[in-house]
Amino acid sequence: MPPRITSTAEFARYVGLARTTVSRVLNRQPGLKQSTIDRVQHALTETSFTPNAYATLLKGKGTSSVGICMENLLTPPILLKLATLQRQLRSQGYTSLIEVYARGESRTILRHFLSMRVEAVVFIGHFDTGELETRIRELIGHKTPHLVIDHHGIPLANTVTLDRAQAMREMMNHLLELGHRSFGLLGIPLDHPSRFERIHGIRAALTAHGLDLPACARSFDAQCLRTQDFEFGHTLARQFLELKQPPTAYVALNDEIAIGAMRALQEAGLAIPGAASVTGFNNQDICSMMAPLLTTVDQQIEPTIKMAMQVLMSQLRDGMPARPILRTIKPELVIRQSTGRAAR
Amino acid sequence: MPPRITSTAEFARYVGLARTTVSRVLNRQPGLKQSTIDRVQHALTETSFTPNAYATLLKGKGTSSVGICMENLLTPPILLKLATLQRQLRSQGYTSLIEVYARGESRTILRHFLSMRVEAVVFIGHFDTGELETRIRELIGHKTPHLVIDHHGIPLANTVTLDRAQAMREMMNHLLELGHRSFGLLGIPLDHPSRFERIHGIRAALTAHGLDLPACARSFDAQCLRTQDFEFGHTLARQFLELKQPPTAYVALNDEIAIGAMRALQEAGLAIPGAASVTGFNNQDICSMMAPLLTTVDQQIEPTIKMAMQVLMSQLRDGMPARPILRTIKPELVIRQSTGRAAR
DNA sequence: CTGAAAGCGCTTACAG
DNA sequence: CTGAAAGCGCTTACAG
Repeated sequence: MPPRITSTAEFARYVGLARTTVSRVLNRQPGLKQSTIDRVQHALTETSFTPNAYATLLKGKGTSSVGICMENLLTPPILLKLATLQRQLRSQGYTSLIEVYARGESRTILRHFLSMRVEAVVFIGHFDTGELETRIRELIGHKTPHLVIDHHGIPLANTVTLDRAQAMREMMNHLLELGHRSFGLLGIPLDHPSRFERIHGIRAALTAHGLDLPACARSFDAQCLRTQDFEFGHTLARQFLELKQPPTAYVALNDEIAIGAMRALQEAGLAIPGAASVTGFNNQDICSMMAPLLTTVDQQIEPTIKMAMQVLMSQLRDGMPARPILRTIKPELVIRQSTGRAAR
Repeated sequence: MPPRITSTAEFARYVGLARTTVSRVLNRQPGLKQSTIDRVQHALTETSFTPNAYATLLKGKGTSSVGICMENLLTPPILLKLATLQRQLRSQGYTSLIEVYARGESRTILRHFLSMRVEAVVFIGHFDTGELETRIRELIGHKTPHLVIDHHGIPLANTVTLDRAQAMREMMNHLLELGHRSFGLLGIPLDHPSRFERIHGIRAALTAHGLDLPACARSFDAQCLRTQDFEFGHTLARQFLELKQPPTAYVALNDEIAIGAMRALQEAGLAIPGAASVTGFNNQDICSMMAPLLTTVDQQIEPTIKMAMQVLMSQLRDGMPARPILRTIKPELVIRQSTGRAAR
């Protein structure tokens, strides 16, 4: 077993070279004899010595690292974004620091990122708007580039997000064309700021058809606790079924809620889409395993992350933009079997 | 806007105190006037200055950080483990560095962790055994504590893992008691080392009933590519349906594969569990949204992570153990509706 | 409480 | 290629 070496000084002694020389080999500087390089490389694999990153980066110009703050609901699509982004950052020579957000902890997380002197901070998912906005202000004050993926509605934040209003508009148009006029919204409150975009799109479609949102759409969300999405969808749908005239179409915040609702409706003996239509959101793999196959909206994850990388890299290269960057991704409606002609 | 401060020297000048004094406040050392502390705290929030972690940790004794290497298949249970572990580590004052594994990259990842002078390394999930074993050897050589969660079968690795052999034994006993004698294994090859434990448990149950593994269980996995689990389960089940005498019970590697298989069977007009039984693994939320509800095995994530923390903390406190630590978590069979009496 | 000093492990001119 | 030196931003005795 070779000795355990913890500094370039020790390592240089071990190889029998000067500290300076070793450092030059490590940093691939030109003008070195091949034999010297080989000697160092050999000793490197022999001892598996790694230079202390804290010293290197303290001395160096930049840390080549990016902080990524994830929303705490770690769903498959959120994670796909994370994994894709981390891979692409790595390919550009950037390391990523990942932290999972918990309400009220964004300050701690941001301080950690800043103390690690990250060169940019990315937020992926949905957060408390007030908290996030404060963090963004701090980042701007620090002249540290940032990017928000998904969370929408912070004017001063650089944002890449799916056009959820457009998605809802298209979905509603689809349902309206099928003759639906009464809608149950699942997980989409009529007046909560975090769902403003969705409601905006829904309202736009209704208005274009000469319909009024409060008159034909209803939401029960305020009254029950969202812990687990499948269960949540199930509970909400049951509440709708207690109405004298339940809606003919159910529009869910995401696929999980839609699936829970489908189960509740089916348990109540309702055929889908014969007696009721149901729509999801995200186009997760599970959608094509349900009976009936779930109509949903595809999030376009690849284009989203591609755009995110562009926005990040441009900031890393040219510094912070003069005005906030806002990039919108076009959603894609995926019509399957869970939506059909309205029964009445 | 207060100035952007990047070092304690600047900051001390800004507050009008000595660098030493500031450092002492930052490190909560005793014997300081309350008024001094307040002055520093105030300036701290005003400027949102954070000391450079690279300098702090370079000087300090330890980095209080742990490297976590995740398997690349980011499923909900895997992520629940990650989020839980990160939260618990944070509560103990440890920061976590997270990297997502890709085949052949474990060396790069480990070197990154070591250069960051992490105090321990955790692997969560399943990896290439040879690669992982090499990494564990390196860690032992570096006297850096480690822990492997889930991946089983590396004798020298400290491991916390679900007893998958026991889980399969119980599942098979359940099916055998229901009269099943022919089994379709989905995603569990008969001879692949990574599935050794599962097969071991299956064989044990069969042997105890005087049955022979190759005679009554079959697997098609070698012949098709696993890209997406639902689809994979669907494809595998269809292959079984082409047999003259398809099995009466299907045992899947995980819930997704089981769900894909259920769909294929139902599409072929087979009632579950009337005509065929299906079992999953992991007890994900989706299991109780399927029709029929899926019989599966619960992974016991809470106890797993609790045990993992114990093993980690004991190493961090007392140094590396004399011999590898192996802790096994008892699985829990969750019998629902997808398993029933054998048709023939 | 202040100030000057040493040292953590690296990189980078600089003179030999 | 070597060696001595300065400096990155911190902490920590040490003397005032």
